[in-house]
Amino acid sequence: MEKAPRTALDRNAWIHGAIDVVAADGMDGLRVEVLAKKLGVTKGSFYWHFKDRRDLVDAVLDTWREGRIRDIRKQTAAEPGQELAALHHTIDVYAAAKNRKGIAIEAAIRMWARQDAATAAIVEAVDATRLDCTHALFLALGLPDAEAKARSVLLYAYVFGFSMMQCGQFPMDAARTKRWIMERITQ
Amino acid sequence: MEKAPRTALDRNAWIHGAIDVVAADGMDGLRVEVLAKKLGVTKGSFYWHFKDRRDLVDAVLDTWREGRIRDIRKQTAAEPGQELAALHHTIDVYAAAKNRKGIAIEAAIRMWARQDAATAAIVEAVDATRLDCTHALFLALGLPDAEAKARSVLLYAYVFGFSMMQCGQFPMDAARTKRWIMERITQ
DNA sequence: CTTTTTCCATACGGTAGGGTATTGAAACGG
DNA sequence: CCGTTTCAATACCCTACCGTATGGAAAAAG
Repeated sequence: MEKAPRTALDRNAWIHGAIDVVAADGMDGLRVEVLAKKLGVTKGSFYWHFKDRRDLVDAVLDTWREGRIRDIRKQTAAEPGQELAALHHTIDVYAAAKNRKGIAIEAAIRMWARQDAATAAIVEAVDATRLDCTHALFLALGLPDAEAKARSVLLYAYVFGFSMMQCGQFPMDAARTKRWIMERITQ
Repeated sequence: MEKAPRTALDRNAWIHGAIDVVAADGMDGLRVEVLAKKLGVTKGSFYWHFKDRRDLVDAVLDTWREGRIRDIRKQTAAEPGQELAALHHTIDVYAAAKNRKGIAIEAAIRMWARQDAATAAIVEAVDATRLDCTHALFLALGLPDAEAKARSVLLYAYVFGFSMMQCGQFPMDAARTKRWIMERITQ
């Protein structure tokens, strides 16, 4: 698909195409010949822009890390006095069933991180940043450090775990349950 | 490895070997020739016990489902009056960093479920059973149905999400934080 | 001791895909 | 107009696997 209008591809086009593939098929499903076909070219093009497959994988990971860190910073930005609202907003955004693709990428990369040390380091960096961001919000609400930390872990584990079990949406009174949980985490 | 003492393999030996591979390399890493070598035989043996690779995958999934359902039933079994202790025990066991292999398998299967409908159904069944089990415990503690449900979801999402971000153990006052979270979920 | 069944090895054909080498064609710079 | 640079197509080689076909050994059955 894509029917690229034969405008020269650049590294970025390949990376974004690759991210789509990773979201759909996991890191193991990322094949240069397949991706090339998806972009309407042959792998002759690929090996001009990238040294090898690993080069593309690394580029995908870097792009993901920067995007995720930028995103959590944006979502947790709060005017003074708006910290609680920011926390609610963050939970809403990250525990949402809407961002299917983002969740799929997250799962795929985390899976891949189990086999690849470099990727594990990247995931760890993203985790640390996310925990930092919510931790700061809880601190701003006046909580002691240990509790702010614990709530951050709970928040993060919850939204992440919740997003992971969204295969077939188990039956639940979504709105009410979610609200109850959110209160439980933030108050 | 394994240095099998040339006693005839059966279907089960293959399945358990396969589960080890899935834990280490994911479902995509499960290759019949590779697994055969690991078991000290050739694929000639494999195709006697299994129709094809998919047959093995299905067997792995069935084995996993039954094991997980049996396990959650066992962990959440409680004498009357011991329901709270059972909940604590369940959180302890499932949010433990010890069971690395079990967590890896869980992640791999959930990842695979994103691409395979039959697997998605199995994961869904396991999720439903797990939620049921903790839900029953919360009910036994006298909580209203909606809250028992919400707490189950929070508990499950937490332990699952927590286990997923155990790549590089982020720095946290583990014992205290875990205790705080556990109280938050169960009381 | 033979026959049959059970389990596995070997050999083979086929596909997918990684990576390289070479050619070719626009675009661009002079 | 010509050379150079940029990007992509083609043609190869090579490895990893899947699945099949067939043969062979050992054990069980008779």
